[in-house]
Order: sequence, then structure tokens, then C-alpha cells
Amino acid sequence: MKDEKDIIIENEMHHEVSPAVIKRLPRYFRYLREIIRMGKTRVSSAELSKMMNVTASQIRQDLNCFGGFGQQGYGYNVNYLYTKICEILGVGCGFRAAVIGAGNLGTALVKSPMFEKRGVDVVAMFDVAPSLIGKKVANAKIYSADELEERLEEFAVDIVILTLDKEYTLETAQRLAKTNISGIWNLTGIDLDLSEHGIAVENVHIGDSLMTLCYEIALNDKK
Amino acid sequence: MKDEKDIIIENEMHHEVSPAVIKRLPRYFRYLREIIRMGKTRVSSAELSKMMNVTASQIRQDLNCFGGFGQQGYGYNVNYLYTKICEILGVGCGFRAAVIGAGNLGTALVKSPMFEKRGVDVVAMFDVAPSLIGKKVANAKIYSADELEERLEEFAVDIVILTLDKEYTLETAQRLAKTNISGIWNLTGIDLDLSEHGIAVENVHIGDSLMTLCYEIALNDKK
DNA sequence: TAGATTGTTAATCGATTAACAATC
DNA sequence: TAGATTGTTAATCGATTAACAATC
Repeated sequence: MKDEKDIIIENEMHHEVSPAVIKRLPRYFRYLREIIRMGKTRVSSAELSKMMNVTASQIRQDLNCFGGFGQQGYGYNVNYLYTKICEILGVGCGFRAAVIGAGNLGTALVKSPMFEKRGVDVVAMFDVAPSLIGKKVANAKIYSADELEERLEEFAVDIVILTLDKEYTLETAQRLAKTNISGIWNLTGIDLDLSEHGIAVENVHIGDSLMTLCYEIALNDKK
Repeated sequence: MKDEKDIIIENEMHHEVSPAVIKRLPRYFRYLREIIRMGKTRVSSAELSKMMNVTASQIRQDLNCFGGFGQQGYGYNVNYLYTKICEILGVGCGFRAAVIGAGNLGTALVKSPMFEKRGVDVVAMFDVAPSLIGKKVANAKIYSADELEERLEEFAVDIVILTLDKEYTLETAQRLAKTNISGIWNLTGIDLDLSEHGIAVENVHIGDSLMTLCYEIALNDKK
């Protein structure tokens, strides 16, 4: 039989981590990599706070959402902390990705070190242009979009990355809804919601940050 | 001589708009375009809230940071509201942009309708590869990076977009710090801060949203 | 042990939502 | 006028910061 303490501990294990904290995790990931690259093995919340330009309090609060990764009087072991952050973010889950749309954007992403850094393996690309089919970008071969469903199955793809023209977003999403993929990284600019199909979607609006820049500039000009 | 009421009003005109609101503005911009495209001329905060999946209260609060754009009993005139949002975001300021790095990413962006939609004019590109110099992408001619400073001056560039390899980010930033540009849209992944030089910077970390997607997927897998 | 720094609680701050009077 | 919907104030909620006891 459980006593009250057990129940409290159990609840704490399952408590939802706030979106604000989750959105900061990739930033910790980036800075920890940098600290490792610098050869540091130990870091305190005070040091990290100075580097990242946030409060030490916030860092300790954030990290404690997932467990006590530090040690009083010492700080945080950089490698251990990095390992933990990686675990939380699914780096090392060996996620397999496929890119739909082998245009400039898709090609740029696949050629970049972005995926490798995050432990994501790009196993295939898809396009409709006959001139592209059969070619390779980095390690990923380009297949005809006609073969989408069977190839996603064949390669056991977890994540689909959408870099095609926005007008094909919805029909592609409908096809993807029926597949076994776990998530979509959607760069088309057309918002998708496939939560009903158990597929996580991240809708990226890269232009939004260009607009906030324009806002800042316009504001500075006014002053 | 000013009485107290004047002072209050004046302060209200200048009160800082919260970052949370500013980050939502581009989203209003996108949805209003969509509503215009649909041919609607009038929209209430209730309708808009349903479309955007936020509360009507938030919409009214957000818009009121910038002035009373609506009318009681009627709602908002879509075209007027869109015009106002555009004004706030500097669309129509006729900002002139140049892209440094004519690789796949830079090319993808310049070919996309992103800039035109936001009233930003891409007037030039820069690269170090001799094979690219002199070519054109959309309306933008590619110049040698050696000519950076004089060309930015010549074209009266407001915004520089960085799509070059991260290892050249810092040296490029140092050169840009001495120019007359107003802002940098930085897609290199290396954070910049040129506030001391009066240059607004928007550092984009596109990979961060891929990581939050991986977090969600890893979370779903655990459940 | 003494010093340092975490983990955690409590206080503050800011952002969101609810409610309603103003008004078109 | 009556109905609708804003603009705005007040209440709630969540996130950040400060403080300090726990502990390495």
C-alpha cells in the first residue's frame, strides 16, 4: 500500500514540464556543446547564466524539472548534464528522417550538419521532378514522390521534413496522416495539425522572425 | 503648460509593447492576409479567435496596445486592420535587403515569395565563389564579398541576411558593424549582438524547433 | 570543517483571461 | 432603440526571480 509520500513522488515524476522550459532546452543543448568544445568539464549555474544571459535561478529551476543533475558546492558536470539534456531531447533515439521536396531549401538542410548534430539520420528524400529522382544529396537518395508511402515504411522513417511548395502541403499531409510516422517538421508555411492521427507537428514560420526584425528597425527609425 | 492628463496620454503613447505581443504580430499578419484572400471585409475578435485558436480577449488586448482599430458592435474592418498591422511591422517601409551567402539556403530564400510578401526588396547577394559572382538569383545579382561595404552603400541596404557558413559569421559581423545597415537577419546559428553599433539582430536557430519536435516524439514514445 | 553551490520554497513579476461598462 | 462587440479594468494564472536551507 502506498503512503502519501510515494504518491507525491510519483506525481512529481509525471508532472508536465511547462512549454516555456521545453522551448529553452535546445538552447541549453547548444551552449553545453560549446562548453564541451571549450574543454570545460564543470560548470556552475552562475557561470552558465553569464554565458547565456539568463538568471542562474532560471537555469537551476529549468534543470530541476527533469531531476537533480548538479551537486551542491560543485556545480554541474558538463558531460553528464549534456548526456541528460540529450536524453530528454531524444538525441540518440536514432530518429530516422525523410525530406519531401529536394529543392534549394531541402538540399541546404540535408547538406548542413544540423541533423547529424542532433542524432537524426536523413535516410531519403522525395521529389516530383524526374531530373532529380535517383540523385543523391549527402547520404540521402532522392525517390519519386509516388513511392512515398512504401519508402517511408521500407526505411522506417520517424520524422518527415516538409520543404516542398506550399500548394502541395495539404495533400501531402493527408497521405502522411495514414502512415506510421511519428512527427512532421513543417517548413512550408501552411499550418498542419495531425494530433488526431497521433503525429506531432512542428510548424515553422521562418518569416516571422524577419518581421520582428523589421518591427525593431521601424521602431528604431521612429525614435 | 501640461496638465496631468496630457502627461498620462503621452506616456501611454510611448509605453513599451511587451515582447510576447510583438512575437504574435507576424501571426496576425499571416491570418489577416488569409482572411483578405477569402474575401471577408469584417471580422470580430470572436471569429478571429476561433480561426487562430487563441482567446478573443487576447486579440483585443494585443491590438489595443497599438490603438483602437475596431468598432463596438461591428468588429474590425479587415483591410484597415491589415494596413495597421503592416504599418506596425514596417511592411511598406520599403526595406532593402542583401543576402550574404548565395548557397542553397540563400538561394532558396531569395527565390521564395517571403520577401515580397513583407515588402522587403532583395537588391543584392554576395558570395566568395568566383563561379557564382555575376549570376542572378531572382532579381538579385551576386557580387564578390570583397565589394561588400561599397555595394551596401551603393544599394542603400537596410537589412543584411546571413546565410553563409558559420565559420565566417564573426568576421562578417565585424565588417557589418562598421556599415550603415539597420538590421541583420542571422541564419548562421552563431549568435550575434551588434546593439552597441545600433544594429538590430535577429538570431534564428531553425534547428531548435526540430529539437522540440524530437522532444515531443520521444515523450509520446515513452507514454 | 568551511566554502561553495545546488535544490527548492516563497515572493515578485508579467502575461493571460474574464468581465463588463462604453459605444457603435 | 436593441443588439453586438469593442476597449479596458480587474482577477487569475503562470513564469521568473530571490532567498536560503540542505548538502557536497
